[in-house]
Amino acid sequence: MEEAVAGRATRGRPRSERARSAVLEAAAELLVSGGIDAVTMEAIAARAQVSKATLYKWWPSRAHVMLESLFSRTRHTTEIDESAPLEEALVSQLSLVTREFRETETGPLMADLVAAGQADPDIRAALDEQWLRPRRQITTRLLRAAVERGELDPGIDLAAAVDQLFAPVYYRLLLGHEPLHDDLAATLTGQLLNGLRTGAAAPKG
Amino acid sequence: MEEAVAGRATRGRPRSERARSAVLEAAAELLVSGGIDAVTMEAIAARAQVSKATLYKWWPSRAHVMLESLFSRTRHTTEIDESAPLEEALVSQLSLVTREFRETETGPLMADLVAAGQADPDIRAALDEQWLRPRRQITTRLLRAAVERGELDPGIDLAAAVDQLFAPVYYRLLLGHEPLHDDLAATLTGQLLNGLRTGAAAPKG
Amino acid sequence: MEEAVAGRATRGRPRSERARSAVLEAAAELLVSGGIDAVTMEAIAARAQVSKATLYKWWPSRAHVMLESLFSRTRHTTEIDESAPLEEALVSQLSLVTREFRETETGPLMADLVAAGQADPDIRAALDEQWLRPRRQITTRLLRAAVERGELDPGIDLAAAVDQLFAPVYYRLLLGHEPLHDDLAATLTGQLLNGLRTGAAAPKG
Amino acid sequence: MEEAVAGRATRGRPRSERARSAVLEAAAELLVSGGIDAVTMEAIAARAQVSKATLYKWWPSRAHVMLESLFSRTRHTTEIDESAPLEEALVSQLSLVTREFRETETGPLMADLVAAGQADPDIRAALDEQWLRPRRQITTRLLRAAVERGELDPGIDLAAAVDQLFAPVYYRLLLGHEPLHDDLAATLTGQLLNGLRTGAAAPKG
DNA sequence: CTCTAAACGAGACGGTACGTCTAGTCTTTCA
DNA sequence: TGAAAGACTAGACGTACCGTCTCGTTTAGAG
Repeated sequence: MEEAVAGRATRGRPRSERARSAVLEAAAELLVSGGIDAVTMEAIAARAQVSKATLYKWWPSRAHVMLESLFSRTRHTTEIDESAPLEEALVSQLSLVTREFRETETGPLMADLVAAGQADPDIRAALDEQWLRPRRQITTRLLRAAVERGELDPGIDLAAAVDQLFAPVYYRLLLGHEPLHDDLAATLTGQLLNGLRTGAAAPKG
Repeated sequence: MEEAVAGRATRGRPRSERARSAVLEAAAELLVSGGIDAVTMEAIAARAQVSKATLYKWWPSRAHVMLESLFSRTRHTTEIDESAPLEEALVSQLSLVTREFRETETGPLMADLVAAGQADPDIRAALDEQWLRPRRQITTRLLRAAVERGELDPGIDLAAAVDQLFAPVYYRLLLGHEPLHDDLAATLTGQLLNGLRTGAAAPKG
Repeated sequence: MEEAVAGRATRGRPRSERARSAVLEAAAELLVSGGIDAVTMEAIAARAQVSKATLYKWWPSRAHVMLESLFSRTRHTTEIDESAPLEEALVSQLSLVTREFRETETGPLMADLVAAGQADPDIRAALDEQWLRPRRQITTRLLRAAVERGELDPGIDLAAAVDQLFAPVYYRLLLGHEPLHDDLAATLTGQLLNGLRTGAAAPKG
Repeated sequence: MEEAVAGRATRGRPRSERARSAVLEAAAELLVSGGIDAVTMEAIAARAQVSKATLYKWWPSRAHVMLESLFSRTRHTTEIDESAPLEEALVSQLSLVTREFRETETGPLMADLVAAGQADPDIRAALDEQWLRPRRQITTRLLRAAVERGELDPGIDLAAAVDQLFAPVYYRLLLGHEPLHDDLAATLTGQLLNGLRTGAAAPKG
């Protein structure tokens, strides 16, 4: 028996890779050029030379297309050095996200997806599972290790701590009342680790 | 001429108060009963017995109706005792918002408005100016006074600190990965004031 | 009280006559230029500069548009001189229809409407009531008067007789196996009145 | 090469008889159960367990499938006794068709095929050649023989006469303004042969 | 006590995207 | 190499809501 490969053995015509990637590209281009409202199923289909039927067959909604478009473009913001000192690791992780949001179209895309998630639980779930949770898990792991090393207070609420690091970034992304400037990652990390009280901070050293 | 009151002196029929309040009520009812997607201009007009023309005359968009509906219902979450001790004041302020979001329709409404703000800068601005900024200003004032009293480190970034208190609440409201439980306000405040490091926390006294 | 007129008293914006006539014209033009398959609701809307919503509001289907288009164009084929001698009146009536079908777009339009009627009972009913029945009634009246004058056998089946005059015209229109030539009206009338048998015919004078 | 059998000698897999008959059956069943609109290529393929490609390979359109379905079921309406007396033979021929239309699904099927013929010349041609013409030819032959025997006036228009016998049946089938009742065949034949005029009819003996 | 003008309800309008459907074609694997 | 499976492009379907536009009808203050 020669055919050793995983064996797919599906019968009919296989899914067109051309269609898939053309759709994701079209969605990204439309987003960049015309904003979220320009990303209609109609427009995606027209630009990608794909029929609406095919679109709806593989993606249940506009937002799902954008989700996949997002994930297919940005993977690297999870790649940090977890063996670095705690504060350094946290700052590095936060910096990656902050810069990605500020300097690429990932920022507006993410904002729009969070918005879409309010009306569509599927979007919200996908966003959480495929984007937020992996990042939160890394941070939780970092903090828990520090607790075990005796660096952090064992009584802390890890979930709340993680949110105090990440939430401000998304909050500013969505509301825009303050910019996502370069020092933000370090400031958030420093203030949370050391607290705001006078003297409490023996910052870095 | 008796009419000495300030200006106006418009001739025609005055704006109908009935229409105004009927619209705001209709919007709120629709939101509660059918979610954000049920709040269409068409539906508001039908339910409020108001013509679409009137609707568009006074509110430029669906989201503006919801904004006014929001503001006309919740004012009291800014009313805290600023003379209380710092931690107590902060916890009290955060608790008010958290409870309001968790227990009334203000939560979903706010989430939808933040979402709407992604596509409409007017919404975003109104949300910031009429809701977020007043609350941030109170918190900033509290923190600045504590700095001046010598309780807090003068080097802290006030804007970032405020976000580390409030952002997690909105973040959880929008993403739903963790609940808005009762202890959240105290946890966020305690962890930020005292920091996470071992020993640093001699929380309160 | 001056206002004595019937009073329309409709409240909202009145129906646009422009839209109505543009639709009927567009439908006719599309039919002529591209055949029945070109007459889609989509194309009518586009050509008439009318929204699809308006189209569907006033006409439940494509075929109803064509029906009204037909009726708004041809009324005169019922105008014959009923006081003429029987054979002359019948030939004249049949000739009008035959020529109308052969020389104008009413022929193909009628054929398509009969076809549409197979799938849509509304079409079939409208076609019968508004087109066929009025014409059949005239013919029935002519024949009945002739019976009463003693010209025709009182035992004849009027409905069948009418069909033996008209049906061949529609039959040829739909099947096309024989042309709708000029003599057809006279031939059908003569053969039916006089019969096919030898000698029976003392055909005319 | 052993395969010596007569002819064929085509290479590859032979056409599947299973597919052919399953398609024709499926088409008939769909027509009966859901009317003409239920007979889509899609539905036929699904019901017959046949791929659409195969369907299109052997039948160029939906209507061709229905045509073949029609012809594969009804052949016997041409089998009459041409040696019978003229009126008897004509009535017998008309009766066969009338009953077939009234009592089986051939009626609606024929109506739909005539309808389909308006949009598809192939259908119209097939319908004429394979169904209508054979029947018209028999009638024409009967009438011509009667002319030669001196029973009928030699001046008659045979084509028109045939239409005056058959057209009313199809006309009623398509328009439905009058039923295809049992006496129709006799009435149509009698009225045409004897004419409508008083006294002319000394019908039969 | 009129006149006038703005705001009102009703509702039709052109436009656009929606999500579904069927038509035909194309590309695989199976027999 | 034909057939079954099924993915593909194309485009019409009928619906919903958008924001605008007439209408005829109130409802006040100005004259």
